[in-house]
Amino acid sequence: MNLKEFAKSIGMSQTTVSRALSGYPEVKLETRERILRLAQELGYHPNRSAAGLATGRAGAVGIVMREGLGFDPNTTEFMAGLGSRLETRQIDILITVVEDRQAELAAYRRLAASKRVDAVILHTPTLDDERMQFLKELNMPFIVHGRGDEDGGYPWLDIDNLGAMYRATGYLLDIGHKRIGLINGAKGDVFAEHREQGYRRAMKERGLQAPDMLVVNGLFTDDIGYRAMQDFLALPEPPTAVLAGSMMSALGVMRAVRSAGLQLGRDLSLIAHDDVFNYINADNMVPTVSTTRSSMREAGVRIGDIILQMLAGRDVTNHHEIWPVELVLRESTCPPPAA
Amino acid sequence: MNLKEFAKSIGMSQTTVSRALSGYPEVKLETRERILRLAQELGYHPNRSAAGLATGRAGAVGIVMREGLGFDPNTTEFMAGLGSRLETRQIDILITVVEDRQAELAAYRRLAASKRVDAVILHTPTLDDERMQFLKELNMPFIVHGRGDEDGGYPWLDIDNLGAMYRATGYLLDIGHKRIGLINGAKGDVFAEHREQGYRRAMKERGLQAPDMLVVNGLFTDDIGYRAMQDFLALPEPPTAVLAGSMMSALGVMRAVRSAGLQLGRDLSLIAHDDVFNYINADNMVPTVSTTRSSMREAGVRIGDIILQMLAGRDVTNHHEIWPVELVLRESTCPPPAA
DNA sequence: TTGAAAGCGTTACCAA
DNA sequence: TTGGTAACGCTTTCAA
Repeated sequence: MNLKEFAKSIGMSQTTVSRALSGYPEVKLETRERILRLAQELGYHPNRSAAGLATGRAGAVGIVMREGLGFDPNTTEFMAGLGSRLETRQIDILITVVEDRQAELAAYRRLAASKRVDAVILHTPTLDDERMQFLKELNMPFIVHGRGDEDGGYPWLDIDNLGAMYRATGYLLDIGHKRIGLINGAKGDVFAEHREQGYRRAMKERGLQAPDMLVVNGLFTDDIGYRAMQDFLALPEPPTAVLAGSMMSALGVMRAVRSAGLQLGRDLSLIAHDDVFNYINADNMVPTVSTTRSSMREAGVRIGDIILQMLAGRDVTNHHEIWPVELVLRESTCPPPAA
Repeated sequence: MNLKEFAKSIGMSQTTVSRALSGYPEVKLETRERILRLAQELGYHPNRSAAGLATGRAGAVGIVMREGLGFDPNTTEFMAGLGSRLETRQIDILITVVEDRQAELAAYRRLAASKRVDAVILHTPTLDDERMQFLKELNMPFIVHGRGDEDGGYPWLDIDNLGAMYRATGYLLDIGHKRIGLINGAKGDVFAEHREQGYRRAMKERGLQAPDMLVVNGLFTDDIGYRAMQDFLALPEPPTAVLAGSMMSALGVMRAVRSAGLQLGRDLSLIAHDDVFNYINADNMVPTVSTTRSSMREAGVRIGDIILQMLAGRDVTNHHEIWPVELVLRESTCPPPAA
């Protein structure tokens, strides 16, 4: 059933029906309600391609994912939040999977030229990230999940990674630690750089060294967490506390600590970053794990909000949001054992 | 730039350009190559809404996710596989997030009526799942990831859950276990029912009981794995071996075992189902964990294949595929301790 | 092998 | 407040 048929069957003009369904104000309330009800009953939904062609809008936002990296459980959580918000306006999420960074740019070009999405969401910006400039040249509206430039002329939302690590590190220093290991994200990812800065700043303020061997960069996997911790423990002077970038890394750390016959929260301290999932929970570990915590899902919801504003024509180019990160202390942190 | 402008700028008719870009055979090879090259150079991509309107095809496949449940890390892995396959034909994945089962059906209705996607993928079918019938009535092509009816008149792809649990249970029985716990998915999910059947069949064939208290249903979270295992250990006659439905549940199990001062692979055996992620690895646990293994990502790739065939007009209504599941023995399994 | 032109189903402008 | 109708940009039929 198309608009013509539907309009005819209820004895209205196409114009009025279209306006009523799109919520235009000039339709009499009574008329609108009647049309809405009948559309519901008869199951009429406008053809999205036709609407897209007429309006130039696609009714979808795009996310381009690279196959290997960047396609982790966080993504799912983020999308759950984002989607739940966008669903209220029947905006869908369009996922394109690509192999590498170059294919990612090609995908943006296709999405833009074919008018397949109204905006895209960028994840995990890197130092000298070329994507923002690229999207600007394409005239494709976008928002960055992660830190963007202050004067970049595009919106972004990030958590306070620097502050989080600064506080976590500061706390560990306050209770007496001097050698603190950092298991961080990939070198060049802005969030990881910020975390390292927060860590180094706190160390520096106490006049302490942060030797490079105490900083590890890599994926947030159990495996890498394990190996990093093993390497730490093999040092002549191992760290007495460790900051892990995710709950997955933390699992590896805990395993290495156990294998070494040590006990977390007694021989060694751990603070992990927690993106909040239902399937793994810092409160359920033994010992319970102190965390810097920020919900990925909530970030998705909020970015959905901002996108809806963008699509409504509101100027959000200078909308920057930095979310504070909670420091939740649990059993995995304690003063360093007496030397 | 639209087709008209592009065609004009290279001195061709719209018709020929359109045909060349869509790969129609009647265009002279030389002409096609020239057009393809120029489109690339000038960055021309057909407007997807216009193409959709003209052809009736959307160039996307839909996945509807319910917010809470069913939006787990597996989804990401599956989508990575699916998307990498669909990308070769520039088919995108359209995600719609809904609150509950009723909203899910409404979403299918909208997607169908608005011709927003060419097919949808159904996940985690349940007993008496109403969605297949619903989609048939909507005339929406679909494929089920999970077990469907043999004579349902729609394609599906599943792993051999029954066989996997039958073999895993059989192996444990072979090495002397008699009481085996099962930490399974939600009651009513077909995959979980199949796993329970495989488990019960193996038990029954040896004339053994599988008391209800040894079977737990729930989400695949660390938390539930932990609690289930604790409950098992509190029984007058605890199981000597446990089957966990996912690596997440397995983490909880391992934690409970450690808390009880027991050792896996000595006092107790564990086999977990592994969907294969890069961030958590059965080979890296202590002890290494025996698994029934099947890659979620590969399933995504294969479903992408089948969908491309569907979209190409091939009749796949009776295409059913059941993948064998590997049983990988590692250190977490051993004969039961002498009583 | 190429081209002209008729749809595809909306939206939005203009008129009433 | 409602209605007629010209785009929107592509695909595909028919003709050459």
